[in-house]
Amino acid sequence: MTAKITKPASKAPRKKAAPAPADEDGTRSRILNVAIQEFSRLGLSGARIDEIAAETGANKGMIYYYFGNKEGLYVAALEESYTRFRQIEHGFHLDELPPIPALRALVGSTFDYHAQHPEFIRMVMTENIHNGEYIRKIPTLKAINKPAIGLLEGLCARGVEEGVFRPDVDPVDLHMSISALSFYNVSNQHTFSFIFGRDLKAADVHAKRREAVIDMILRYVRA
Amino acid sequence: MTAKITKPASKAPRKKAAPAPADEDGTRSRILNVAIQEFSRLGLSGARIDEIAAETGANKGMIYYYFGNKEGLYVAALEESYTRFRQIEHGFHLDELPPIPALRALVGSTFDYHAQHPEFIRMVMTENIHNGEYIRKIPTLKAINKPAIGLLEGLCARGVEEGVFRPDVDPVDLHMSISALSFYNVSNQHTFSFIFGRDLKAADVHAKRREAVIDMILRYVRA
Amino acid sequence: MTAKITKPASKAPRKKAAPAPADEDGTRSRILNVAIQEFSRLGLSGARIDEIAAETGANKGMIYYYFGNKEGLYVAALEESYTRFRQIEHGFHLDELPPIPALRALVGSTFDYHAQHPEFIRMVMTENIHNGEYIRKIPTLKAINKPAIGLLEGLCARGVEEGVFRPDVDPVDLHMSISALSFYNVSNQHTFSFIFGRDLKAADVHAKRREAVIDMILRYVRA
Amino acid sequence: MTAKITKPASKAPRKKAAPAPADEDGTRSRILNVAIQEFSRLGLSGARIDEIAAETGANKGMIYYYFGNKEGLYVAALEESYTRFRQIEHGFHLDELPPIPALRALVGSTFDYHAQHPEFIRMVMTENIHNGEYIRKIPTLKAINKPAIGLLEGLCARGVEEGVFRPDVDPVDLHMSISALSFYNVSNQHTFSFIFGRDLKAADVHAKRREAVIDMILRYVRA
DNA sequence: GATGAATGAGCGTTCATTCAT
DNA sequence: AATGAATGAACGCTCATTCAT
Repeated sequence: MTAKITKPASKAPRKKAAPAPADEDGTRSRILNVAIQEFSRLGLSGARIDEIAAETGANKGMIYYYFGNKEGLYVAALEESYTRFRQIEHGFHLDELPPIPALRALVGSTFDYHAQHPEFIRMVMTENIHNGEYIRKIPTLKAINKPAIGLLEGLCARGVEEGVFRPDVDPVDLHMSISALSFYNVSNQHTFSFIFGRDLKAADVHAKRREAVIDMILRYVRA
Repeated sequence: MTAKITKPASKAPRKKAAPAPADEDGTRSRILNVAIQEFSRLGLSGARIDEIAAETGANKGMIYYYFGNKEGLYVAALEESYTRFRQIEHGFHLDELPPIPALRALVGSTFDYHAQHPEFIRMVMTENIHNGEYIRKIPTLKAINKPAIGLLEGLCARGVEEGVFRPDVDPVDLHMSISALSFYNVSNQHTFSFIFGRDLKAADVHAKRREAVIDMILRYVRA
Repeated sequence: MTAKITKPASKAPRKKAAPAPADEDGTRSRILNVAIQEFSRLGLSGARIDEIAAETGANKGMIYYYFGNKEGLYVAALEESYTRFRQIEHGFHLDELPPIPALRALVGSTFDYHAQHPEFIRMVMTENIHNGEYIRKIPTLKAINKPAIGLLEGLCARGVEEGVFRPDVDPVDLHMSISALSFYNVSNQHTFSFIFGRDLKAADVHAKRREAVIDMILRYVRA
Repeated sequence: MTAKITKPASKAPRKKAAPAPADEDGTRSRILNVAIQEFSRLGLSGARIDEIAAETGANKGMIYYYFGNKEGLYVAALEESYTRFRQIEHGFHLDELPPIPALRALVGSTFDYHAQHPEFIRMVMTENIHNGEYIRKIPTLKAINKPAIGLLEGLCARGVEEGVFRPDVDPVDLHMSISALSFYNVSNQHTFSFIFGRDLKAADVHAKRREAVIDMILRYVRA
């Protein structure tokens, strides 16, 4: 995975990640969906090109045709995972709510997305195991994630203005705390559940944890 | 042909799993130390038996002699990582401090251990990628981790008694929050640092984050 | 770690197990022929995948591509050996001869085939060393061998009818005797030749033995 | 197994195969007994030194101490198997019987010994798979087996003299036929039983086959 | 005699990748 | 676009053998 991969060059189509729904059930799309499942399930070195091809119902050659090599496919899967993740924010209309309910909604939604998309969490875990080596190759990634901070900045400013938030809360730091509490619940669920005998997926445990996380964030920012 | 799939069982020495410091530079110990580095660096499927043997300065066969197979070595490395981790608590003397400083110390120490032992964080990440499949094979693990909760329970009770803590904080939930905030800082540092352009390892960033985490936990439990 | 022990299943081509002579010099065919030589020469555990691939002039991976694993290749080689063996009977036209010359011809031909195909004898020896474990996985094998008994049944019936054979000879038992006497001559030639100082491959010894076997069978069935 | 084994030299004890019952439960004896089981069960390349040592309850080193190497142990096991086999003849008192009952007894006993000692048959099969390469290293082997022919020679002579046997039967040839019919029944039982659906170990099948073999030999020699 | 640890060569198998069609 | 066949490097693991004690 390191020295083995001579730059692919990917002489092929790479239609800019072709996000158009037109290709929705095209071979490329199907490969990408299966790849997300497999990479998130087994990691970069654990996933198998053969397996991905087989589950896609396509030939192995197609993967190389569209993505150059295993690394190229992984990078595409990683980018797609982040793209889908950040699209939740498009659904927010925080401006229509007062700061506290708005923050409550944002934390809750973030927590829920994590819970509902373990494959995203696992992609991020895998990428961190690889020291973020591949995410650096995705130039769009920073842009994709920036709005998240913007949203929080606006919200914090409004909260401070209205006197309900502390003035000394760093939005990036706040974002990190929300992420950490939402992420850990999924990322570490297997070890935590086993060690402490508390099934994090159980409905009541999950609901209580969700409230605790929201509560913790709110107590942290409150004036 | 058939006998090949017999469970490893590691008929060899396994001198009580915890090789006393006397054995510190024995072959088994050296293998285990290298294994922790390699598994944490590359994951279960990414690590190479050959590489571990070479770095140990031992013969490949020794790994099988002492640990049965790659999985056996991984499990041993995982167990050892947890054992070392939980030994920090032996250094705590929380009873000698009032609840708030005690909690502050505990959170700070936890945060620091995580920051100073990325190989432990990475072992846990890897294990969660594998759905906690291997941790379940370590019967001692629950016992190793139980004291952490006991400590927090005592502390919470004392804090409530003294009127400085809220009475409705669940110690396991609190433990989880402390862990999450400490863990994420290391586990997700590569993606986070890249995406938000904030180097989590930089001294000032790290110090500020440490304070923020302590602050968040304290605000959460305060009466 | 887990997926490793999935049954081979040989998801590959297996073009009806019996590669038509058209495929005679295809890679699969060449592998199979070399495999018969190697397994018969060295047994299942003694034969080497590397060696078979090298002698085939093919890549080792091709063996796994076509046959799944070493065992799959061995089973295919065993089946092919039996198939070739039983085809000798297609050349018999026993009905055109009176019972005694017909039986004489059949015994002689059987004896000769064994003598001329030591690789078949050795495959069968190897399989018996393995307690017939693999032959049971070849569903066609019984069908392949059944005609041999049919032939003898017909011959015996005719011989009894014509009054030249005893009526109480069991065809399966007779088949077994013919096989035993033909088989042993090849299977045990090395130990027998050494111990009793009689080279079973020497032309005169061989011819005399051939006659003795035919004679013994004829004396056994004669009325 | 071929080039790998540089002449052992076996600087150790090798007390002339130490057949003395005094050593009966000594380490060497136990190793040898286990070796016969393992080599006959799995062949030369299939048997494992580790396994033999483990089942013996001894250390692997002991095998090398007493037998030099794997090949030396195999040769010793082979020799011991033949020695035990030929001792049945010591129990015969054929002179006390008329030729026909005597031959009947001899064939029956031979058939029975084979049936009761499959480990011997399997050792001989294994040795023939190896082209008798190792038996040649046992100088005593010819002497061990010679009496078998002497016995038959005497019996044939007596039978001819008394006018009950044909005069043109070659004793070695006769010995071979008796061996072949007795050997095949055990050596090929797995393939034969499977292919023809007749369990050769079933009591009635076995008894009938025993009679058929005796009958066949008698019809062959009868005047 | 006996043991546990160690070695090195090699074995069966996997897998990312390529290529002719 | 798509396929089946082919390749080569490497990987996890085994095993006969040796050696210090």
